[in-house]
Parts: sequence; structure tokens; C-alpha cells
Amino acid sequence: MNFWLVKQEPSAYSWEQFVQDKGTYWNGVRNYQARNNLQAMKKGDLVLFYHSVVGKEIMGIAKVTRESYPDPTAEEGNWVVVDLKPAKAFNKTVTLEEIKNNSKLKDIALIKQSRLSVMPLKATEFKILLQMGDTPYSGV
DNA sequence: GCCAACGTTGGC
DNA sequence: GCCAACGTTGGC
Repeated sequence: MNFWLVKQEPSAYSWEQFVQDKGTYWNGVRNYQARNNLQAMKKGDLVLFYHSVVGKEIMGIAKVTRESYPDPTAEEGNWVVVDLKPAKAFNKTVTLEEIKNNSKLKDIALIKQSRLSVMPLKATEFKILLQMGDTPYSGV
């Protein structure tokens, strides 16, 4: 299993909306590196949902329910989406500041490549973030 | 193919 | 609101 993190501005599509919708297709990615990451996601992979700009915190865990397929909102180009559904909300959201202050997370893509919106996480990073979120998750 | 100009993202 | 980082575009 692989682990990922996706960013979204809550004013565009929030975690709360995601939970209310019981899932969504992750559309609108228009960056090649982010697209490649979407294409590498496998069904069952776990994805952390981060609120950028407003909040700047990880809200919870999502799960990949369908692997990449063409983005129906793309008018041109080879863009893809995956289907995600909420798996578990963090008991305690994890802020960017906390992540920056954790020396074990200094190499996390969220900090190193602040503009990337879909990024891989190492298993160790994922586990640390779950601990920081006070959120045990079976099967990890 | 290089690189300057420009646009976008996102933290501060 | 500013600006750094970085991706994209277009002239040469």
C-alpha cells in the first residue's frame, strides 16, 4: 500500500463537504507531477486531506476507491482523476506549523515542494502524522 | 533549445 | 498584500 497527501483550499472544496458528499472524484489537477502521482495511486491506498491557505492543517484520511481515469472536466490534454472517499476524520487536526516543528518530517514534500498539490508520503511519515492527529487507523 | 516574461500557488 | 518558488509560454 502507498500513502499520499492531497491539498485543497477549503473555500474550493473542504473536508466537511467531502464528508457530506461521502466521496468525490479528484478533478482539476493540471500539473504533470501531480498527475503522475494520481496515476500511481492504487485502490485502497490512503490519502491525507490537507486544507491549504485557510487552516493549513490535515483534516483526515481518505481512501482511493477507483484508480485513475480521464478527467471529465478537462477540455483538452491527458489529465486524470481518482475517486476518493472519506475513511476517518482526524481526532485532532495537524497544522503545518506542527509538521514544520517535527524534525522527523523535515523532508516531507508538503514543506519541500509547497506548490505541489498531490504528493507521495513515506509510510513512516504517514504513521507519524496519524500519531500527531491522535488517530489510530486499523490496517496501517 | 535557451531564457526572459509572465502567471499561479500558497505561506507569511 | 507581498513575495518566493516554480511552472508555462513564446520569441529568438
